[in-house]
Amino acid sequence: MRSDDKSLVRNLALFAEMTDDHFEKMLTGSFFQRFPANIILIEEGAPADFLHVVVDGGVELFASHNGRDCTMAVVRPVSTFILAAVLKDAPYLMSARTAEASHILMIPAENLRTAMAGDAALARAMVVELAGCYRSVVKALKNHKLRSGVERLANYLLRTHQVQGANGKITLPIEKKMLASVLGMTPENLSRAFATLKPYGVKVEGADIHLSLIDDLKILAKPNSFIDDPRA
Amino acid sequence: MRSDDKSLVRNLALFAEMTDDHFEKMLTGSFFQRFPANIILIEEGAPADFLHVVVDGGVELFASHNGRDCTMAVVRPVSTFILAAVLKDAPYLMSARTAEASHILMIPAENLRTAMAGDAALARAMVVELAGCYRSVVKALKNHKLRSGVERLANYLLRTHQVQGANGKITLPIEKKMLASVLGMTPENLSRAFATLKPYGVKVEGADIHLSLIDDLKILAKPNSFIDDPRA
DNA sequence: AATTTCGCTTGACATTTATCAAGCGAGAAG
DNA sequence: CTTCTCGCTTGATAAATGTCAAGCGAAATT
Repeated sequence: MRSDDKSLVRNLALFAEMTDDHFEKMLTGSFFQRFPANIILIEEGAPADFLHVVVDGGVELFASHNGRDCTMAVVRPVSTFILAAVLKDAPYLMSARTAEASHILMIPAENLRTAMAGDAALARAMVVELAGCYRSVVKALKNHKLRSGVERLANYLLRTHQVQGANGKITLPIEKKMLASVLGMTPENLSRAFATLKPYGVKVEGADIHLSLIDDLKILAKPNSFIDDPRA
Repeated sequence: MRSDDKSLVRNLALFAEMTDDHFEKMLTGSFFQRFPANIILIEEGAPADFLHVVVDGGVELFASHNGRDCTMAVVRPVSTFILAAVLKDAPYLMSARTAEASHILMIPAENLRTAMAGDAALARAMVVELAGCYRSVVKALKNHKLRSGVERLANYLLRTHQVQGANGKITLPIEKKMLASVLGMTPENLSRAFATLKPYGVKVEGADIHLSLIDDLKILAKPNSFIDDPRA
């Protein structure tokens, strides 16, 4: 693991305040590995052996049941995933696969639990991290229970627009197929949802999307900071 | 606050391992109060001032947006709610109202944060508690994204059947109106979903429900421990 | 006791979403 | 270069879900 990769991890809010000693011990027995796209990293139901950290690339968390499956979240660098399963020593509730070629750091679950027991700053950081994870899933659940598919798409576009500089155009960071799954609809319906948004200034050209009537789109989308703002 | 009520709270996994001293200090400035049914305890978006503990009764957590609202969870004694907002010192993401007459303990957020900073056992217990909260919301989200309304009802009935002794009959612990909201459907659709389950041995008599063909119901419901088992 | 309220149910209808089938076109593989 | 695969789109149709309206009956109110 290169030292600048290591410092990326070290600077995560989760690990920033722990002692160097605990940090180094925690990394003992960890793996830092490169995976190609579409590799299954974690299978739902398996025991939680490692905390994973996406250092580079992107990872899709998804869940399957009865022949269906759906994307639960897309994890971008630099952040951890499946922390809760590791801490409870419980089976993973979601599967994970690389959405693109990715660098993943895998920290043995036991190391993390040991570090937490000995390092109070780490324990406090975990509380904050988990509280944040909890709140983001609550927002996702609200998004689903309180909005239609078209509304979810409209808000996704507005959020992405903010992230990408709010200059009237965005580039979808994931394939439309996966976006459909994130938004909880079929790819066919996503196409139709884009068509529905045409009168609101949404012009689709492959992965590039132009938003010419932001105000109109907002009237339809009704963005709500307690659903859409990741910091709230 | 009566001493047996206090010991109920003291024995919560969240507080069981902290020192008596920290526990007592944390309770200073707390309120223990009885509320009638249908009282709003918390409004979505308000700053998180208190950690709430349901000692007796029942509390509905719900979210509202654009004229709709939906039940996010029903909290039963003895447990806490909105821990994450308190710890992050962030606005509540959900509102809360008493579903019935309830005894609620309210602990000032600041007290909790102070206690956590000074008591490592409490911090560790919080990590576990929050991880559990996170996992239960993930399960709820999977339930919604991967199942139809009828399937959600069937699994709710099976889960409740287990909880209530698995003897072929159950009594709904909440009104059908609220159950519909929990399951993410309208009351009209809940009625129809019950009708759909008739051939699977589901007989409705007010709040009393008889389940005569559990195996058939399971074939339809396809229960999955990573969605339905609260301990998994 | 009479009245009102409200939860619940049912029917008719509209809307949303999924499914099946077909076809286009860019990029990968041979 | 050709073929194939696969993501994406569109149309037709079916299924699921929501909305509106009406009515029943139990519980609460007067």
